[in-house]
Amino acid sequence: MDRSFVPFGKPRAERADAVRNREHLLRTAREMIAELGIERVTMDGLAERAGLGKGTVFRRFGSRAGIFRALLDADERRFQQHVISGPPPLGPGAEPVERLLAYGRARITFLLDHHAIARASFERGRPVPAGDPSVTQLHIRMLLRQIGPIPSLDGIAIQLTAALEGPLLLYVSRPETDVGLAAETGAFLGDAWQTLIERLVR
Amino acid sequence: MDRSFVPFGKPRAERADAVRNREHLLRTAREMIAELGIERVTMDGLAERAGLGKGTVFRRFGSRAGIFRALLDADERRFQQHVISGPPPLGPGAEPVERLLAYGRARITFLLDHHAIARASFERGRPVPAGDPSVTQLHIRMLLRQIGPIPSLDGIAIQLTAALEGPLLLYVSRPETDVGLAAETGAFLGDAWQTLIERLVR
DNA sequence: AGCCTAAACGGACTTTACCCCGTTTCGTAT
DNA sequence: ATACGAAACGGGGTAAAGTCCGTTTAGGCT
Repeated sequence: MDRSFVPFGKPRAERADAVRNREHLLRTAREMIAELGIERVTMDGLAERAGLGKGTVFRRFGSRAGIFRALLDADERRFQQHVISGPPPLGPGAEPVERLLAYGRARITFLLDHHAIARASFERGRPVPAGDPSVTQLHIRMLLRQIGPIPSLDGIAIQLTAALEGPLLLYVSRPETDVGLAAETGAFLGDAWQTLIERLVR
Repeated sequence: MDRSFVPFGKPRAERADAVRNREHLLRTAREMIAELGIERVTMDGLAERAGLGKGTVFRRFGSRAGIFRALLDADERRFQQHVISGPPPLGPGAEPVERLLAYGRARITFLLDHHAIARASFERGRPVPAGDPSVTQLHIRMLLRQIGPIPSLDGIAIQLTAALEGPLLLYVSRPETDVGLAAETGAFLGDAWQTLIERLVR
């Protein structure tokens, strides 16, 4: 197999031991979060429990936040699958407004379910988890545009992203894993989102 | 003077040396920020340069973020004065919608001017700078209510707060102090805010 | 003036994220 | 199979936040 067929193929595939260790570390991290709570997951502790060196942990994930980002990533990808190719109204097929409403509620639920880990994936200095234009921002932007012309589309998309994700990432503190409270908060913010969007597009 | 006249007077006034040290530390912190950039202001460095013990620094401010919060506080108070008793449309006297628009633009400008320090006043674990319901949130809530009845008032207030402050606190990364770029970003987000509010209340 | 106590102080200590670099291993080309 | 270079590994080292507790001091009381 000639590698040169791949136009800009990554310089090299990831080594087998690297893959194995990454997965082992993620599995171990999940265990530790479940047992100790996210605050008490330390890099040393993780390395020791995984039977690996500290250097390896950092090489794999770059930073503490990097681990939680990686952990979120799997669920995040699944979430996006529902948005991209799941059933309406979250997936394609419904009216854009309906999709926007559904997206908001689904996203709020997602963030509530991943509250601790999403917050832990913050990184001092970086804008916020992933890259600049988050998937949420892009999706909101696309739906807004489908709904109709609007001034300041890009700015609005940024602000709606913040309106949707910001509360759970920074304003609403939810120390405990209280299922009832979570449902309540989700409904509370979901209703507000619906009002916001309905008024925005009417 | 009998202290018992004061109903719930604080148990005791702050000691003179404490006041002196607090102010000295804030002054020193400002110098260090100007000289080194906020990232390179460390607690050890600050204590040493101020000629005080590290314990004193922590006693005064609680945490690294606490220093930046204290630093912001002075400017924040001045900002609030303009909102509470300054000339319209930011201050009272204008229509609520006008005030909301003016508040957004003013707040964006304020946050751009204090971008680095506002971000540094984050604290892992705490909701966000000050207490739970920020002044911004309360003000937005009040104006919305004056504009007219709206469902999910409290939730909307939270989300609009995030829409306003979130981008500058976490989504928009602005590494450099480029005046031109700042003005541009401010206008960009200000216009979006205006669109958002106008559509929300029409 | 002298006493007394709460508050403030200082700096050594602990914890934790993150860096560095010599050593080991993987995977490929011969 | 062997050799070799790149990648991965390990764990000691560093820096910085935050804690602890013995010592000092401000300032009210007698």
